[in-house]
Amino acid sequence: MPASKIGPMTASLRDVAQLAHVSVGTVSNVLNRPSVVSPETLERVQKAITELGFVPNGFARHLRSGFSRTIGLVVPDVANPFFTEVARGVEDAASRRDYAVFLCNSDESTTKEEKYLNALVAQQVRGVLITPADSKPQRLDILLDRGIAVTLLDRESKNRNRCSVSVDDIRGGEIAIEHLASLGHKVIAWVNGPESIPQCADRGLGVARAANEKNVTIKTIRVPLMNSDQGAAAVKAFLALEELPTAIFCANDLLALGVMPALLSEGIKIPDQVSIIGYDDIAFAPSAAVPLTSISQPAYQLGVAAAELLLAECEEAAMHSHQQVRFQPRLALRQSTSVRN
Amino acid sequence: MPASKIGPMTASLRDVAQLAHVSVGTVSNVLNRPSVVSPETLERVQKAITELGFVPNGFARHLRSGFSRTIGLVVPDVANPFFTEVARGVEDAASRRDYAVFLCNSDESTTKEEKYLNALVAQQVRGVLITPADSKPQRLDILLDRGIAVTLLDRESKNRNRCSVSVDDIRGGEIAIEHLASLGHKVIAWVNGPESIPQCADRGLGVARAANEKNVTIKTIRVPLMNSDQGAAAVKAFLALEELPTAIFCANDLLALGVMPALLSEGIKIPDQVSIIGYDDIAFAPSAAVPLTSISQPAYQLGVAAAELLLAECEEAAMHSHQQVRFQPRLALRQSTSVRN
DNA sequence: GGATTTTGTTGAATCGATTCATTTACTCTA
DNA sequence: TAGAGTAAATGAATCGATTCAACAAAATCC
Repeated sequence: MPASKIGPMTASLRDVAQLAHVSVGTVSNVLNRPSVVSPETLERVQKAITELGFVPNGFARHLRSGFSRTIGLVVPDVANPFFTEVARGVEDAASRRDYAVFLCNSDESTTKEEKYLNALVAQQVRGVLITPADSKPQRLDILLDRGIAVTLLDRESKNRNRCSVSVDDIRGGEIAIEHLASLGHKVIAWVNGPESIPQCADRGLGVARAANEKNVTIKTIRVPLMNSDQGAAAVKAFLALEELPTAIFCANDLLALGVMPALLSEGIKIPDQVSIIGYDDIAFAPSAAVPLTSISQPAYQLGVAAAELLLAECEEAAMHSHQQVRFQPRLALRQSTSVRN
Repeated sequence: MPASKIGPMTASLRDVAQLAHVSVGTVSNVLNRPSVVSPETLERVQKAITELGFVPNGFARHLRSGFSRTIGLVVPDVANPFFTEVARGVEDAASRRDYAVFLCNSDESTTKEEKYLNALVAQQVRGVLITPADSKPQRLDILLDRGIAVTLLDRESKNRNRCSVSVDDIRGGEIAIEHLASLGHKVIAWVNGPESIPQCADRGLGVARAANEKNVTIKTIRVPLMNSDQGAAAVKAFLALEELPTAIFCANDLLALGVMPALLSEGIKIPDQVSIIGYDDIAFAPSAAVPLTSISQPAYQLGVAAAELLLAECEEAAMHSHQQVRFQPRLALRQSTSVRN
């Protein structure tokens, strides 16, 4: 039987060197420091490279230097359009710098999060962007010990020992309640996720603060997850309240988009009987049953800023100093909120 | 100055071996074939591993075997909830098999797609799941040449030389038109993306077929991209039609969710004056201004099935035979369609 | 009790690209 | 023309884990 090569034929740097009649070192120079190679050699090697369809093996390539050109992005929920928008920003910024992104979905579970962090370490990522599932950032220290940069996403670094990009969630909570108060609402239902999620905690803080200031009563409805099913479930709790609030503030738009149809199907008119305001201002907010008033966050920019901070830290580790970038939320006014009747 | 170690202290397999007083081979065995190691040694090595916080270097690990435990997932639009749902399926299936996923967003651009494919090759991914941006699969052959498995996602492999997981888009187009025809609609606007996108072409084929059968007139409105902005734009073209259709079929839900508010703001009632039907049945379809009738696809299962096929091919390359899995779409009936007035 | 098998461990070779000290070939200069 | 200097190319060592032939020690057999 003729020795025709079976299976994948992946050309290595050695093959290129052989074909171009040069040493492996020269081929490596062609790839990384073309200026030190003579024009004729350069051309010859490049011809061999295209001829063999050679693509350098990323593994071997960075095995020596110890780091890859990849970063990890860990978000609590890829199904949430807010995070896909963030992810787009991260990806665009990363690919501009020629980095690839591992997108991981922690599903708000610390267990899954931990699993992914381990996988990212094994993949030798250069850095990690993460919206941690809980408020204890110790777990992230093992990344730092390994020389993997970490930037917090949509979360402020309390002790400033890393970069962070966040939106002022306390202020966001305030804005929502101030808006409802200005419309005359006195009793407001506040549908919030677990206190262990910092965004929830902070928004709750803003809510409490503004409520105090504007003298409105808050009735908190706690849900375990921040999706639209939970929103629908929250409506049951809402209807069971003694003094029925005239407005509902949901900790994110997914919740609000679950609350809305559930209310409507109970025959409750929005905003005539109950005003609703969400948080995140996702792309679907305007096309909801009743266009949803929401607290808008610059998701895409958040992603871009975070990726740029992280990559800056990766590439200029020595002269890098951590910084906290904080964006401001703003009100996106639509038809789901109106003056109290 | 004392020689305290500066910078990341990453323990290698060699360090573990030293600490546990065994050879590197034994440590490797502990990791990969624990059954051949004696219990005492096993324990000693494992203690050393935890003590040093050792995580094997993924690069070096698979440098020899030539392949990583990673796969690539290339989708045309991560912002589309249909694809995030698919991605969730892929990720769950992959992580069950202990694979990591690179999620790439081609933005329906062949240029970006190409760029990502190259990056994936350099990352030495084991396989690629892709919904190609165009209908020419030659570009994918370079992956196969490199021994990287490829499974088509949401697309049928015409010449059956690879696995594919798809939904019957022709049938989906038919179902939509049949539904509208059964409600008495005679003239239907069909908002479709570029013919170069196979899903669009196939759905169009189904539309034409059913239209012919049910004797309805189709007015095609072509849009360059499949997002909600384009949906809003399509409404202009719709209103400019001579004989105003009584129903609109959109090639995906994003388009429909753009069409809907644009129609409403023109004072057109849905579904009284115009019925609307979308495609994909994304999570936001039920909570749209008027709950959207749509063609439902099993997105999550699509992702799971695709990932499992791909990984099966990766791990049992020899005895693998390509297969085409095809799911059936079905009608998700809601309030945006009604009998023609 | 010697031969054979089993079990556990070893360490050198290997994967593919990078790095860098060294060699080779030229060009200038005094 | 010897010596210094420069430019280009070389190839062995390296990164960290895997693999596997070889070996040692213990267990089993006749």
